[in-house]
Amino acid sequence: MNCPDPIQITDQRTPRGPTPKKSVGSTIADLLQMSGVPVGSSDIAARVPVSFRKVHAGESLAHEGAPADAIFFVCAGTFKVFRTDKDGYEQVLAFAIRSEVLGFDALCMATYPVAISALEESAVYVVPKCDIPRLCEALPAFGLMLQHAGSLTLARSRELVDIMAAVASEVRLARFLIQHSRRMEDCGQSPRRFLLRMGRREISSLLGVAHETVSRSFTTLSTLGLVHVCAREVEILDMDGLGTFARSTRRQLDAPVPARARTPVHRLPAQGRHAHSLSLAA
Amino acid sequence: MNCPDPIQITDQRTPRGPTPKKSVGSTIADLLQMSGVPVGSSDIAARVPVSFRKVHAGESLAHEGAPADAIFFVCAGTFKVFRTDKDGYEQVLAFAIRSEVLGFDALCMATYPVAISALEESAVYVVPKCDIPRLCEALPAFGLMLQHAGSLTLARSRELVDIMAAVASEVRLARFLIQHSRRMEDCGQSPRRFLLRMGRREISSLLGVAHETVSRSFTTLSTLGLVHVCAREVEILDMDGLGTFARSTRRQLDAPVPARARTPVHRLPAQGRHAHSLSLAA
DNA sequence: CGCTGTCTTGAACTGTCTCAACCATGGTGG
DNA sequence: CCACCATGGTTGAGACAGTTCAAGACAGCG
Repeated sequence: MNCPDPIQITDQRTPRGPTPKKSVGSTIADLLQMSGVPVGSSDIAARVPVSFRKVHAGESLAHEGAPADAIFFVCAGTFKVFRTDKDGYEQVLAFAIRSEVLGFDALCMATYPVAISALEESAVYVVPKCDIPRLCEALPAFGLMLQHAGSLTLARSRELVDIMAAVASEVRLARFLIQHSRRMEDCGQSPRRFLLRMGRREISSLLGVAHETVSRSFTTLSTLGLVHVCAREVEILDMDGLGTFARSTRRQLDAPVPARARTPVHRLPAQGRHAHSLSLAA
Repeated sequence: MNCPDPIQITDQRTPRGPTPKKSVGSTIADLLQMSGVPVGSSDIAARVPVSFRKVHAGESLAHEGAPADAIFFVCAGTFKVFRTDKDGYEQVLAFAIRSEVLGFDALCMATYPVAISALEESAVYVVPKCDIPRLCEALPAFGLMLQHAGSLTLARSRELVDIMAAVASEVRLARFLIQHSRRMEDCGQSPRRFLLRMGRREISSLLGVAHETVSRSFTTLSTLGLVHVCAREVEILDMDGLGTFARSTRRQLDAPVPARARTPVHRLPAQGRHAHSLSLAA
């Protein structure tokens, strides 16, 4: 799995909406636009300021159990949402990229139930919790956008359950890659080639397997010719094949199986498609 | 595990708020009150009607992929939220009881991403999606309540990830029981004794293990004297012990372990507390 | 340079899945 | 009334996949 010739990830299209580079001048209108809500332009939204904050790689936005005074909207970069056990094990719950809301689950409690930290140089819009009622009243579009963002986060959280529901570790990884691919596409970046901002360990935590298993699963997917992996750079070679592979489910288990029609396959025989890609990397 | 003398589950305290028994006359005020939002009484909320719907055991509230035209608030009963794979495997994503919102994840899309069905005789408030913008504008408290409910659902979805993150199946079951206990308590029912409305198969799906494993895990927890189980009736005998057990994590894996201080324990020796309870049931 | 952290690979162990019985229950209908 | 079936739960036994432990490659960095 060593790659003498790293992939060049250059075809990143420009994300929709402007990405403010300055700490001042951001308004709710910017936030609404980023979130994809068709805000009736020339609104008062353009006159309500929102604080904008840069977050350095490794820096924390929220600590588990700390008083929750604000929610955030990712403007740029990547964040990791996680919980830490008493024994120090770090359970990753989600990765968040542009336009996602962070801290939505803290709206119903006084403290953050999760920790949030940046995986790279990032930036967020900050909305103090105490401002939310006023904002919702003054700008109905904001309230609806917040609902939409929270709804999306919930839907994605359930996709994570889909990942962890898979038995085979390679299937989990395949599902993760497909979801990640889709989200990259939603952000205007290439769905086929991207750079993972998180390490194997963090992926393994999200997937619910040991980090060594993630390594091996990457190797397997690569051997099957579905992806090309080089450290944290990923290229999906066969999107359809990866999708089919990701759809392998837990052996029907006890699903209402009509007759003796049980397939004795446990893990897909991988229907031997072009099984190179290792030849590329070795 | 056969129980000749079933537990009597009788100490169910009355849930807070009224439980309308009629299909007419429900208002947003009822809904707000159920959700625990301190609605400024004598509001217009008391004059805005909400439709109330009874759902029979086994009946579906929403089908996966069907047009999403409404969200629901559980008034009484228990619901199952799940997804069905192409191959018929049913992945349970959540169980919902009184005051929880259903369909929140459909706010950001046109169709329900999940199916919802009742596990027993139940009832819900129905809020058409198209009414939401108007309701939010006319009744800011409604919008805030919806945010709160969505936030809670997200937080609970993340608790499910905590469950599935546990390696040992008994730990998963213990975590499930503790969460269920807490939710029962929030509903004004006993946190120590309750009747599971779902079958072993549905629990196994939520936990991400085989249903036989759930059976064995129940037996284990029972043998440890932590719980008393009789079919679907559960009594938690040692809440602290169950909590400690549930906190057993995946072997620190690769957590920053300072020195050679690794504990060679994999699954808790269960610090042998009163290990009867099987004697009670046999 | 050694050090540290990330990633990979190998080999042994073990917990869960899988398959297969078995029991209890409840409904059905002869 | 009882045979019959379907459903849900429990238990046993073997096989396999993932964890665990161990070691090595590699890159970044003070």
